[in-house]
Amino acid sequence: MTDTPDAPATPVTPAAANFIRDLVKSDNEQGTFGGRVQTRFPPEPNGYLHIGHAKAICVDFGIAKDFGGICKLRFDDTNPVTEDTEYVDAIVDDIRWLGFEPHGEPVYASDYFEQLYQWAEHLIMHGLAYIDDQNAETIREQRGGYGKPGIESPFRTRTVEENLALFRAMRSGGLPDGSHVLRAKGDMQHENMQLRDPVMYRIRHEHHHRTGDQWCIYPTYDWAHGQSDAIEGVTHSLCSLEFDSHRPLYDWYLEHLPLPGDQPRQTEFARLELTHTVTSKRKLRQLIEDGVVEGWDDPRLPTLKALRRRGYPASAITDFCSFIGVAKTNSRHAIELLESFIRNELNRTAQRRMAVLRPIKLVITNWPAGHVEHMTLQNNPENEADGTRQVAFSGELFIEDDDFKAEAPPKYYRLTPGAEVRLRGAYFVQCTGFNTDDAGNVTEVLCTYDPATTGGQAPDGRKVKATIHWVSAHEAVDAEVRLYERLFTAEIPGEATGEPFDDLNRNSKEVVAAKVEPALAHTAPGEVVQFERLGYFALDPEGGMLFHRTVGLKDEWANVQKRAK
RNA sequence: UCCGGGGUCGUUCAAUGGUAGGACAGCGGUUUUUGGUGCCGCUUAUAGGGGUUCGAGCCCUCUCCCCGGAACCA
Repeated sequence: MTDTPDAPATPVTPAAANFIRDLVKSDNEQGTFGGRVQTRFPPEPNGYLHIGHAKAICVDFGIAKDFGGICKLRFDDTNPVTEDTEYVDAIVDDIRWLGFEPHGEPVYASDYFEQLYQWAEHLIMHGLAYIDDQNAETIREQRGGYGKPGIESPFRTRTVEENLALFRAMRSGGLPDGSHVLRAKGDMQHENMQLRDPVMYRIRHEHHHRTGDQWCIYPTYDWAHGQSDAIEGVTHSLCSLEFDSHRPLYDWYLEHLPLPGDQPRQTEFARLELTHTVTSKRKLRQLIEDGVVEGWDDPRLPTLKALRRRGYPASAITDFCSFIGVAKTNSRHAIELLESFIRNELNRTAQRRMAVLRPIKLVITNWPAGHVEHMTLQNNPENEADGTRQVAFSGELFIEDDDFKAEAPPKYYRLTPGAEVRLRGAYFVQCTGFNTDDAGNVTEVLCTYDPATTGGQAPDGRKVKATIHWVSAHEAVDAEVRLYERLFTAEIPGEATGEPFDDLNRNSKEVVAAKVEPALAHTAPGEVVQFERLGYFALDPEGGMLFHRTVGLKDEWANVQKRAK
């Protein structure tokens, strides 16, 4: 084998070592779970998934896959007031889009409400849980604080019989919201606040999106999570760092229950955060409610729906996630790094097209009147197999407003009176002048073309410093193009004032009426193409000649201008 | 204040007692019918002190700094 033109452009990188993989590996070597690996992805169905979830998904599904295990999708639906089936469907859809297939049907914490209830009675009967009649405020005050002792509830010493009767009364519905809770009997002096008699059940006369009105008591996260893991046979329960102080409680519950199998173990890792954006559900919702963005799929948002609409390839997102790895250090990755993965993927795959975003007329004065030629352009120089296409060319074109200057700044390579440039794939043209309106704005750029340079090649070997894109005025198609900038100007929104919205970029979206080459009318909904010299653009899933800028190309000219200042 | 988790180039991830390396960003060059892509090169880091060791980013110890934790949220 000498030449390998078909070698994969992205080498298959072996799964990077990380502390979780090491842990699972050592568990397997020691036979901890009999060599079994089972994880789960446990979102609460109360909002849409975002880029942060993408990392969790890659970790949860990825670890299972790497070790030949399974990963289920489990909805953590223990709080009926915030949850809705609308989100369930959206979450399933987003996970599939990312390229992961949950093992079996999705499962729900609410599937286990009965078992959870029985286990709660088990704890009560072993004197490990009690009903507290105090209100939330009193319980909070009695919990104490960091370095401050807690106070035991006066109801802590109730008899098993009394607790059981009360708990059953809670379930049967006769007691009002907030009147009683079931608490685990922990240690009110524990230095870890989670162990100071945590609440297991609260009364909520609310309709649940799956169990309806069957229940009026609902388990808390801590009481539901580890138990759900155990019921499903999860071995490695991976979650984010903020739950590390819950781990002793996770273990405590499990140790005091007659589990059907091995006791699962929780391991925490750092969640993904990105610069120039926010991921908190509250903030995202506020952006929508305040009308800053137009919905959960507004391409400026970090939700998976938005990223998809914007044209981010799922594979680029998962590549990014596996590249950044898994660690316990809190960190915030530069959005530029994600964008480099997007560009890298799209550079290989996106078809090249010509589109003029801010059109200005270019007239070729020596072009035969009415003559139209069809030039052959390459669809993707990175991939010969993508072939070529024909693009109509004539004496009246649109070029980018930016590509002409009546007076050229230093290092400006494009059109300016006297200068010669190449029209991509067509001819060399030389600027002979321009027309203006009464206000002095340039209305038309005038050029002559060199008939010998057909296809953009000069037989005499002369060079031009620039090649610019164009569309033929008569054949051009109209399109709406939406250009996006960062939603927040600051790397860490709110770092200066504590309020992220103080750093909002009010000009994060610009809508432009573009002239594009006819081939673009055949773009598939959702397809991403490269507008040559401009960037990558995704046709809206609804079609309609609406393009979203996925990400721009690197722009050395912009850097030159920036440095000149 | 108490408990827990962290601290490696500007950013981020790696180095698992043995040459501190990659990516992004930046800078310079080169190729180019995209000021894109590719290629070559450059700059820059183990928070601080003490200790163990032939040898420490890694182990011990003290100090400093950052993050998380006191919902009937998850």
